[in-house]
This record gives sequence, structure tokens and C-alpha cells, in this order.
Amino acid sequence: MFLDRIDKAILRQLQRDAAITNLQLAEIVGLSAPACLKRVKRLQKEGVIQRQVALLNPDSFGPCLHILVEVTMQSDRRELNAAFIQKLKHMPQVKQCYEVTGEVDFVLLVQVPDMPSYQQFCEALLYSNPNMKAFTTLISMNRIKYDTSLTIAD
Amino acid sequence: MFLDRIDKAILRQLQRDAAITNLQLAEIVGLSAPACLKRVKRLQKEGVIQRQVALLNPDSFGPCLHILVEVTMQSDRRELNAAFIQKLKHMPQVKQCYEVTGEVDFVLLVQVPDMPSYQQFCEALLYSNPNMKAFTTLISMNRIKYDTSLTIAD
DNA sequence: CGTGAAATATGTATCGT
DNA sequence: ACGATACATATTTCACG
Repeated sequence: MFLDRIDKAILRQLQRDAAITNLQLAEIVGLSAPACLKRVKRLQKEGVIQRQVALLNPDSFGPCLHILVEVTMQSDRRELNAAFIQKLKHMPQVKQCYEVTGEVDFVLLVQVPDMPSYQQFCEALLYSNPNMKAFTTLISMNRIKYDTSLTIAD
Repeated sequence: MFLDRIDKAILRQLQRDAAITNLQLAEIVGLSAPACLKRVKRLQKEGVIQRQVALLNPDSFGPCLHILVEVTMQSDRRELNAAFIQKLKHMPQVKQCYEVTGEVDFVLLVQVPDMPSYQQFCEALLYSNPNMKAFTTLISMNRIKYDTSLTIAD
């Protein structure tokens, strides 16, 4: 699908702040409210806008550790890792997962309240997997940047 | 600040879908619309809800590479890394940054359209930094999971 | 895509528990 | 202190040009 200058302006704005009213958005991008709304609806229906979410302050809910986990598998055969992928998709501690090339196969971002919870997580997802070869744990006490936006070229 | 059962229900819902109307939200959590709105406004003012954003489909904008970068510094002295942190905060390619303990000092999630752009990024942030000792690049062709929510205990 | 009007939603004030 | 009801204001959404 083709995105013109105005679509891109809408998307840039909604990535920054999706709480504004359609009226405000319309003014920012220079359209009438109905024309603007029609575009937003279209962008949603086409899946360009996947969803709209509230981002919460991690420090508002007691202790919160961000842990990066690099997982190396014994074999890269897809069918051996399908169950691993299915499982982590359903684990709320796993916030992100990237399949990477090179020595490491997956990088996970895990969110837990403390180290015992992380131990539990390792048991549940990693040690229990017969195809898991090794993993490295990188513990973060400080999330320096967290930006959900996508850079949209002109 | 104290969050009761209803606040938590509101937050769980808004993390999943912040596009619903206050009327719908009020019904889900079992409050009248004004009572619900008052809580949402309070949660925003107190910073529990940081912002509301639209999440876009990365595949809607041409090529998109996710790259994880593990950066090791020569010295961990705060003042030597302050400029590095300031700089990456202003680089739109850097979507996330975690300060970690251990051999590695920082893990970055970088988003670029292609490898030349990544080379440029490395020059601009890494090679140019006199305190940078080494970095490892993990290229992802597949983002398996991306969940912006925080798990809220009961 | 814009205008204007109808349908909804948000926000305020007040009262009751 | 908190929620509900009723009312006023603002926004969304539809029909039409």
C-alpha cells in the first residue's frame, strides 16, 4: 500500500502520542477531522497501525529487573526450535525475542521482579529444553532508552 | 502511591488496548464513566501511565533490520560514558539501551534499513568514542516477540 | 476532501454513601 | 474519600456536496 506525506505525518504523530483527539491530529496534519479519521481507520485496517497501547512506568510496580539472555541451540533445525518459540511467546516474562545469525541463535529480553524469578524462568524455558546448548545472562539495572517508534523515511 | 484492584484492571486493559473509549473501559472495570476517567487521569498525572503510543508494523516501511549490539567500554567511569549515553539517546536508530553488569557494559537495540546504514551508525556512535573498547553485533532477521506490557501482580 | 448536523464520548458539578 | 447521576461541553462520525 502507498503512504503519502499526510499518512506519514499521521503515523509519526501517533507513534509519539496516540492519546490526542482526532480533532487535534487533523489540525496537526492539515486535514478536516473526517478526512483524518478515514485515513487513521484505513491505516489500522491495513495493519500499518498494529495497535495502540499505554506504556507504564516500570518502577511503579515494585522491583523490576531487565535481563538479556543470549541462547545458543545445539541444532538450528526449525522443528526443534518451534516448541521453544511457541513456549516463550506464551511466557509473560519474555517481553522480546530476536532470532539472530551467528554463534548465538536467540536474544531474549526478560522482565522479572528478582533473581529467584529468573532462576525459575531459566528452568522453565532453558534447562528444560533438550536442544538448548548454552545461554549467557546480561543483567540490567538501568534501562537507558526505550523507544517504540519506527523511523519513517520521507 | 497505592494501586487497588480496579487501578490494576485499568492498567492491564490500557496496556493491551489503549484505543478503547473511556465508556468501554469503565464497563470492563465495573465503574461509572466519570469514576473511571478520574482514575485514568490520576494514573497519568502520577506517571504510572507514561504515554500512549501507536505500534506500527515494521514491514510497512521497506527494509528493516533489528541489530543487537553489545558494547564494552575501556573504563566504567560515569563521566566518560555520559556523553555516549547522551548521544545514543538522540540517535533515532537506537531504539533501546540497557546498561548491564559483567564483561559487557551496554546492550543496544538498533533499527536500520540495511548494513551500510549500520556501518554509518557504528562510525557515529562506537568507533568515534575514545572510551569504547569492543563491540559485538548480533543481526536479527526475525523479531519473534515484541510485548510492551508490564506484568502487574495482583 | 470539506461542511454541517446527529450521535457519542468526555468532563464537571453535585449529591449520596 | 470515592462513586453515581445528571448535565454541559467536546469529539466522533455520517450524509451530502
